[in-house]
Amino acid sequence: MAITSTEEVTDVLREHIMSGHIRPGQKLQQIPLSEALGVSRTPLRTALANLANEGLLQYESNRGYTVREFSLEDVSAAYVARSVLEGQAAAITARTGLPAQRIETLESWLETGDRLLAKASLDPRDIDPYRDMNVRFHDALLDAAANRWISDFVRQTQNIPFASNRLIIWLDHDIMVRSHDDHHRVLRAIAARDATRAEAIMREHVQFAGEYLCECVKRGDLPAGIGHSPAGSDTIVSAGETSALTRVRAEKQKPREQA
Amino acid sequence: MAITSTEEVTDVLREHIMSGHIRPGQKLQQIPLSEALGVSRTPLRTALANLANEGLLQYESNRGYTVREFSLEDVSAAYVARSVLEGQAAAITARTGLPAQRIETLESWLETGDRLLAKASLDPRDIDPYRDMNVRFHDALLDAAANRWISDFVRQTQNIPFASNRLIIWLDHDIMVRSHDDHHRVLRAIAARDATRAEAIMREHVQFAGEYLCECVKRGDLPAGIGHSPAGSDTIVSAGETSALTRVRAEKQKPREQA
DNA sequence: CGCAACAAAAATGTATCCAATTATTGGCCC
DNA sequence: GGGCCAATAATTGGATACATTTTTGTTGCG
Repeated sequence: MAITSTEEVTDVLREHIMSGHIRPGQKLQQIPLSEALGVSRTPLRTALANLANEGLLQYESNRGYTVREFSLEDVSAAYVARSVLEGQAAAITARTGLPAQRIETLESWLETGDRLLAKASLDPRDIDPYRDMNVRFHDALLDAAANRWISDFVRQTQNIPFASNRLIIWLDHDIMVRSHDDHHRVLRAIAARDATRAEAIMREHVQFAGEYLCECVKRGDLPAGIGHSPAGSDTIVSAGETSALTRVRAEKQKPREQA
Repeated sequence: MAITSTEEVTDVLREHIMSGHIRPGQKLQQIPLSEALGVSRTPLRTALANLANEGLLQYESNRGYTVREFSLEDVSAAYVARSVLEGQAAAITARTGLPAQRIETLESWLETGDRLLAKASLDPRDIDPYRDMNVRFHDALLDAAANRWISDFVRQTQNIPFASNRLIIWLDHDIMVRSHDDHHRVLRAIAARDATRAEAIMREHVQFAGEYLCECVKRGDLPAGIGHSPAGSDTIVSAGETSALTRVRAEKQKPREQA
């Protein structure tokens, strides 16, 4: 319960930006925003500075903060960077080796994915469990590499509205099956201590995901496009739930009389 | 002249941390610091938040900011991450291709390095020019790759006191010559549009630099060690000049009566 | 003599107020 | 009629005052 207002505001705003509730290019004015959130300008300003440092907002001296706009090239470039980073993480993990027990756990996660994809076509209800499995798997490999920089950088590449690791394009069954097969192969390469192979597969896995995403956006196959999507269309893409712009601090509850 | 106090304070503090004037592990108390810098706590807090996001400071709720301590493993891990990133940048540049004129410019920079290393032994006075050349060369390749994420991440790996791109270990002549030869080979590979080779050389170039740095620190060959070095010992390592903890805003000059 | 609890002091977090910079609008001149 | 300059309004940045939390030191009791 030792959460500060600043952190709360930061998280809430990040959610709103990532979910597309607050649109790219939009100017964030301090007074209206602080009133809408129910906090003073001080924690809000700190939160805005934090988000600007995270790359979600753009800041200009004396001109305030605007929600950053990401071009398709930006998204593509993010996946390129992420592919080499996750590739290196896989290579490190393969070289270091993973305890047999840990490999079994990861395999069991992948088997969850196998079951979700075993059907002849894609069931929209399966997208959330699959996404969770995907996030867990990728995060586990990053953790295993034990390189704080790589983990941080990968997280930063996911600070793009509608291009995070929580995004699954649940359109083409064959592509999903192939992508999931990559997971199996990476894990097998790691188990075999084959760093070169693990790196190559992981690189291709991530880079293809990026190219596929950009292609889908270009073709208009995604319901609303990157960063412009209102919430609620998660039958094809899923990026988690969204919430209204609610007050962070409802009231000054309990003035706390100590005994 | 439209610089804000926040930016000024941020830059000043970053310099002090990077130069080792403010030591790793040290607690940064807001009131004393703001008084020492001659500003109020508001811009200082923003600056501290910025530096924490950059990774130079560590923040804990209600417990303030401390200068982050980097272990040798952290430094090593940073170089590993940086090696794949710069490797990928070199590969992209090689694939994209570089105008002949640009290649000539880069070559002329490298020739500057050639001349500095042509002597039989290392002259301490040559370290600064060489460092500048090195920074320019690496930055140019990053720019050429035109991937904002990669550039940003590389810059972040250099946010480590005494492990930035401005650090040159001016100890062993043979190692310097070999390292500089890597530069030539990378550029040649890029000119030949050989992405695989450019990537491999650049990776090795950066990774070795990291390993060499860590070895030197372990062996105690560096005058003061990572992050513990007081300023002034730049005969062997050079990280730029340092300055005293001076007031950012000397006084409230000219109350400015407008006509 | 040691541990625990309470109190005091200091530091962080928040809010409000003031100053400085920027953008917008209206008027004036070309 | 259009463009430029000036003035005003709005927004951001900085300072100070206040409340809350944490930490440390001291005292009392076991």
